[in-house]
Amino acid sequence: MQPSLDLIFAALANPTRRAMLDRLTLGEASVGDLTAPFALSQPTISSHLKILEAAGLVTRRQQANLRPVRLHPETVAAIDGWIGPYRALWQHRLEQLETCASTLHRKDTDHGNP
Amino acid sequence: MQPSLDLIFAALANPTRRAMLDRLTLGEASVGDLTAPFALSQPTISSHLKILEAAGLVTRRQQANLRPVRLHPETVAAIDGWIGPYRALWQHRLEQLETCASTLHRKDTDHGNP
DNA sequence: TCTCTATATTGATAATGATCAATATAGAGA
DNA sequence: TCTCTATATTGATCATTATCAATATAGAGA
Repeated sequence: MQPSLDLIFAALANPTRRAMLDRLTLGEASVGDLTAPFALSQPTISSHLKILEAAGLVTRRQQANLRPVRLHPETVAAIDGWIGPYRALWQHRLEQLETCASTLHRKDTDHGNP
Repeated sequence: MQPSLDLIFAALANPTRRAMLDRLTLGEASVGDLTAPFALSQPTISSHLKILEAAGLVTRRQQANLRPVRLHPETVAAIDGWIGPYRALWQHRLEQLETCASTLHRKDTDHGNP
């Protein structure tokens, strides 16, 4: 079952967490790997990971001492679903802009043809 | 200029605000219209509107006593942009699933042909 | 100008979030 | 079993959020 949009959007509202997800697009990473790039303590990163995991955005496994983290991109697909009805609206406006632009262009290039 | 993803995602993390946006897909609405469906006070809705406006998700105009609110769907397009790199990842997995399913199907239907 | 209606602002409260230092746990290997 | 390394948990602090009741503001019309 998919976590709620509440949890997903709240998780994504934090720039540290989005940067962590960016890093994970390169592949699995340990908690240490994820801590290194930030001026934040390890417990802080662990707490961000807990939030990302609760949102279903990452999964964790156990490998010796490590708890490698990997992206769970299917959850991002839930956002794509939510966006659906809005996409139609903004694309409609883009079409209007294009129509307007091409109309202007025609006015510019048609030099008084009947 | 586009508001930050921080503000956009934080605004979307609240179910009341998402419901308000849903309502606005039907068209412009006054603050009163937006208050009616919820068991929340008018000041609370005004405060949610301020957050949606700061995130660039809605715009407001003045019309007599009213402050009609309308959707600004172009901002949602910013999320679509953020999603980009993740979309490739989940679609890749969907393809793998399809390949797997069709392989299983072939095994099911090929009854010992050489 | 006075009043009505719609909306915004203020001030308070209770809940949540980000962060840290300190400490606990758990697996691997000596 | 002892120790090392990696990660988690705890407890505290400070900032932010959601919410309300009460009050302020601003436009329209009598």
